Amino acid sequence: MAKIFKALSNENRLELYLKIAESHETSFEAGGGLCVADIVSCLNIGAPTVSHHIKELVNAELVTTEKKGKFLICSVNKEMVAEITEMLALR
Amino acid sequence: MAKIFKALSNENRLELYLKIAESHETSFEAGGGLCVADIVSCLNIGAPTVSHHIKELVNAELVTTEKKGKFLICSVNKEMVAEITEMLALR
DNA sequence: TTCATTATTCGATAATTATCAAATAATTCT
DNA sequence: AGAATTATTTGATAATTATCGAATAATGAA
Repeated sequence: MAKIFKALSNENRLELYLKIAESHETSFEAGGGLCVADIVSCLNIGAPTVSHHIKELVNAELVTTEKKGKFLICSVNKEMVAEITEMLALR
Repeated sequence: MAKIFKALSNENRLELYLKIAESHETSFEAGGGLCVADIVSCLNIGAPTVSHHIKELVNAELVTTEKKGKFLICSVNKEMVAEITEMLALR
């Protein structure tokens, strides 16, 4: 369980998560989700690092990915978010 | 904001937080809250480390402390928990 | 097949941090 | 005041990890 918080404990990774979550809200008609290059261009870190961070978010089951041609599309796993909020409040 | 998740990203520190939260539920008549020695005795780490972890939780504003004689009483900051769940869900 | 684009793996490094043992501080009890 | 209990500070170490550049892989386009 701590793994999930660890995934959000790095500033860049948290921002990365929020970008993905945000893209879900806005571009819903497009299926939602961002590709790696989109994230690289709006954060201040290189592609290898972004790739690594995405893997951590996926490993924590906070994010799911899907390969669409050349692109890797990232989306949030809403069920996991629900679980976190429940455990935090000890419900 | 990442600081808060970082505070919960360590297994022992998360367990520590949960113990404190739990004590709020159970021993409410006693004012709720645990002292350092209580935590030391139920986790597998030494007092200096517990002391350090508590400071991190306080620094993240997840926990508040109050000196009662020799004892330091720890309690959860429920407002902060509410904030976290809101931001996670992007509300 | 060759080129261009997108993403990942690898190896290395600097920074962070979890933890401990020993020493110190703060408080209460006798 | 002196002993006992509770907690914190300090200094050190081992482990983790965020990040980068270079190389590699995978895919689509020409």
